[in-house]
Amino acid sequence: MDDNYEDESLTDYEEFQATLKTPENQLIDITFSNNKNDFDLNDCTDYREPLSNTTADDHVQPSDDSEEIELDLTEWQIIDPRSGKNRRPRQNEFLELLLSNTRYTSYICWVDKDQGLCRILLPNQVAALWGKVKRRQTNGKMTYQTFARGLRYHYTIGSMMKTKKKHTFCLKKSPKNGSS
DNA sequence: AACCCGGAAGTCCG
DNA sequence: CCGGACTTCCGGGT
Repeated sequence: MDDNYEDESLTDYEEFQATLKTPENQLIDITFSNNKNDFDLNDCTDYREPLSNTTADDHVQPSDDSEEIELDLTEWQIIDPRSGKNRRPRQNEFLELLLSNTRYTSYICWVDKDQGLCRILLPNQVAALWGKVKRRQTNGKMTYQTFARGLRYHYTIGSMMKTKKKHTFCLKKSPKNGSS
């Protein structure tokens, strides 16, 4: 069955012709002979290597997801109930401020607002932001580890409650509507 | 491995 | 100088 197939294909490849376009829209004539591998790039005088060096990487991808939000320190002040003076937030106050700030909806969200339950969506960004906002300045950079340890301190002083859930914390109800 | 937990000691700042 | 609020380090648990 395959006997005459070979002969047929041979004749098919004879003198096959094609017209190609270069990137400059120049026309090139190409002729295939019997030999399938006869096509020669040297016939295309205008052939060039594709340019690859210039536009390798022009913009740096943010390795961490999400774009940066510009810091506005006026958003991070609270009026001390005791002294009436302005000051930087404590860590639990920072969380409340963060939750109520519509610019940071990608950072944190309520799980159950009535319970004070919230979940941090971008732990590293939140920690870094705390590092900039906090009153007490230190040398090291604020990591989520350190940030979370600070939050745990609030369990013992009673301003927050444990959750055991990943990136999830519970704020004590703010002193709003407790009257009846 | 990435979290969570809390003890212990150190630091900043009002 | 004191003390509150973390910060830093860490060993242990899930």
